[in-house]
Amino acid sequence: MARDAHATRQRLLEAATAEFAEHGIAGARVDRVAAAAGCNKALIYSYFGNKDDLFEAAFARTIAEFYELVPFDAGDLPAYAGRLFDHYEAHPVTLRLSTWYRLERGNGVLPAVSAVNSVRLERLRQAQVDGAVATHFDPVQLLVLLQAIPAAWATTNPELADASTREFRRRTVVDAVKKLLA
Amino acid sequence: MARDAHATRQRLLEAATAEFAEHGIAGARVDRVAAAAGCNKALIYSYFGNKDDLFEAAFARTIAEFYELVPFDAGDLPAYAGRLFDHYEAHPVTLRLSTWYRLERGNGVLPAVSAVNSVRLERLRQAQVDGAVATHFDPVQLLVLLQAIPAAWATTNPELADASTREFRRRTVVDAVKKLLA
DNA sequence: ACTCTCTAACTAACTGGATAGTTACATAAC
DNA sequence: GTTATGTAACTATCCAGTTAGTTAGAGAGT
Repeated sequence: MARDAHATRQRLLEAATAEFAEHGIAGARVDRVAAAAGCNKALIYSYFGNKDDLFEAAFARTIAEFYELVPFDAGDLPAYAGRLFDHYEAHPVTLRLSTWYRLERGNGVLPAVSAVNSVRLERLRQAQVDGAVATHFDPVQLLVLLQAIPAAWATTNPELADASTREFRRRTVVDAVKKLLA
Repeated sequence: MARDAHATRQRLLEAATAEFAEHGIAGARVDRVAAAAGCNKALIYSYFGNKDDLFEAAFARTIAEFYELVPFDAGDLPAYAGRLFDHYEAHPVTLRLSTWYRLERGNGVLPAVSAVNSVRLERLRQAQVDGAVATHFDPVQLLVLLQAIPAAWATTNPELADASTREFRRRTVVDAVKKLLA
């Protein structure tokens, strides 16, 4: 078989992302990760160090990708919420991984996330100063609600989501954010 | 030592609730549950069958308690949301256990939760018919949002919650629901 | 009140399998 | 020929679950 360390590492990272998203850290199996990547598990230890660091790498990559795919827009928060919803429906791995992280890693502050939050808070503040965003809610309040509302359907008992169309679910999110800003 | 099967079972259930809330199913250790309950782990298998059924029992008890402590009120949804928020802050175990459940048990529908949701949806429908609740949002949409918003602070990056007062966080939840119903 | 029997309640030690991580080697490719 | 890349087999430990007991205590009999 052709040898390509970089390609192998990518396949391992992708397999790990799926495995951790599905099973969490404690429930994931490094043998399964290696099997899904089509290589030996000794490579996991060679490239990543240990299971924990493999998880960190998978998580960091998912978060980085997420921020890239769903850029914030303080100028149109309902549209941003809609895109966030779209991303969560298309990529359940993102929300699942961050949920596992919060449960298994404890409530430690994530530097990468904090940095992004700081920037967003400043943008929201500026948008309110510019009159582009209603000032009923503080920027912190808005940011917290903007994160929770697009994830609402993914965190409810499934029969509520299953009984509705994608468009209905999306409209719920977008309209809720519009209402908050009315 | 005095022997009391019922008391032992309760202590095991309480210890299990804490252990599963903290570590989830895969990460929990039956040895730790027994140690916390002050008895031998063979009793776990005697009373509950296996680790999975122990989790089910701990979860069912937490959910039943939760519904009892935070009754739904279609007549005053902002107040209900505030109480839900209060419960989540006072009892992190509730949200943590249900989050572990959703991640580790997959998106199976929970009969106990579905039953409660059905009743609540009917109450919301009736409240809208009576004109007591605004009809901008469908009952399903309202229920989903009413579940997500009170949990918003518990699911965000911690520095946002840590930098705010409890009253500020509570007001965010109550005001957000008021806004949705405006 | 005491003794004895029986059993529900409980325990210490064990088992078999699973698992993260390692090692000693093989081999592709430069 | 050398080395980066990769593997099969191994190891030590962990863990859910079980087993073969022990014992607390209830109840009957005296």
